[in-house]
Amino acid sequence: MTAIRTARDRARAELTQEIKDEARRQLGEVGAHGLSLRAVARELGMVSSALYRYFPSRDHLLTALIVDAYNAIGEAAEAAEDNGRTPVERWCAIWDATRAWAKAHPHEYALIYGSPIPGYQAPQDTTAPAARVALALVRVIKSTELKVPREGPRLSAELSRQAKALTEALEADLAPGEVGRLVIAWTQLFGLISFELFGQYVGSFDPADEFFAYTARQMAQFAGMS
Amino acid sequence: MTAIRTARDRARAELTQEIKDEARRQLGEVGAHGLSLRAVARELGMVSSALYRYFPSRDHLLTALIVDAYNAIGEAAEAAEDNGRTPVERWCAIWDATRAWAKAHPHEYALIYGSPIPGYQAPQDTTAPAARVALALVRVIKSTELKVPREGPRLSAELSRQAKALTEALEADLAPGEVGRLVIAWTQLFGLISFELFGQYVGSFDPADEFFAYTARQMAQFAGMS
DNA sequence: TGTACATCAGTGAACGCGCGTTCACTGATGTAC
DNA sequence: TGTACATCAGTGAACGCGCGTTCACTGATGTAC
Repeated sequence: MTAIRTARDRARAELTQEIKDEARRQLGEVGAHGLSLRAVARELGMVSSALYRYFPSRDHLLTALIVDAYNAIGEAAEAAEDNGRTPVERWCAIWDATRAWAKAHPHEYALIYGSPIPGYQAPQDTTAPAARVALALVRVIKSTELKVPREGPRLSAELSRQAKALTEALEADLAPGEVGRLVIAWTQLFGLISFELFGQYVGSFDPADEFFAYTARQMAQFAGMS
Repeated sequence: MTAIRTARDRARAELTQEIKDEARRQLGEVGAHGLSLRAVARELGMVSSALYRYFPSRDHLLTALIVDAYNAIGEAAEAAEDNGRTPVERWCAIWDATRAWAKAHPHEYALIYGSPIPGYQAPQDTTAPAARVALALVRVIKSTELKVPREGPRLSAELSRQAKALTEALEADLAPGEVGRLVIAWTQLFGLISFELFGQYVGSFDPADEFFAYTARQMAQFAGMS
């Protein structure tokens, strides 16, 4: 964040925000592929070429929206990670908050966890914000003593290597098996949200509120908590 | 399937297939939203209006592709369900076959398991083909005695009700908890494939081959097998 | 088997629309002296 | 503090493109008698 000094800077920051807000709004109606610079400009009462003072191309605007979305869902998860007395409660609070954000912003969710946009290549800036929900789960895991499962598949040498590298990257100090189960739980969280939002539970666990709460607890146990 | 009798019928069936094949091919380049009737027609050497003899609109063509994709991934899973001596082996064979199909047809996979296409409403015809992979998993589950987990979250009354309804719909004769864990495993399968195809494992378990095999076994155990 | 008629496939032009991006420009805001 | 110059925001026209869908039509294929 650079300091905002002049009126011009202030106006620029404000309009940049307004462009993103309007683009986000339209995302909900037409999806990522249908997002149009001209429509955004039109809605803001500008001429479409003016947007190029703020974003050098449509893809840059999309990238900004993606980074914002990762940060927003990450912040939602982080805001919940102290809600609860026990680790399992905090774990479930993160799950709930993540799902609540996704349900409140389904198109932004689809932008980051849905199918990739053809022809669009996400730049590196997205990887750090993308890890925030996972890191919140890691912090809860670290705050408790994990149970060793009685049985379970062995990790191959290569998988152990990947797990150790990931532990170091997360600064988590977890055993390979613990990392493996954590990534399964993390995958489950978003797999479940995606299935719910994208309509795969129609005809089975729909509405999915109770199934979600049940799964959050199952996965807490699976990850070694409680 | 209606019997094909005349040369006209035959030509019609063939061209319908060619249109779908070409549309599928283009799907891989431009994604579902970018799929264009004009481009398909152009590639087939026809005039775009001629396609309307075969599909009354772009959405109808998309629906045909969606149904085909569900059936194709379902067939892949079904073809694998006898591969293996033990139930766990057969379970893992289904997982592998499902993932293999997805990796071989990433854009068709995204069409059915990715973000919904804005403005497109899937008709009911898709629900039966969409259940085929799940049903293959159910058949393996039914072929074995399931272990009762030592502990685990209780199912609420509403969740039990949903689970019982689902058991009946699947003609599966499973206890509510068994259904709950099965749906978690089913969600995990597609959550994992989506994460892998959509690039969420970049920086962690990428490549995901070994992690996938590990997860398949973990989920077999989680579902009550072995 | 032959003919008259109905069905269907495919054409080509048109309607009405939207898109991303570039470019030369005007006029306002900021900065250095 | 005042002025000259540089920077920047926003305009409006244009380029070159693509899209889904409709419609009146020609000519080939199929069917009923």
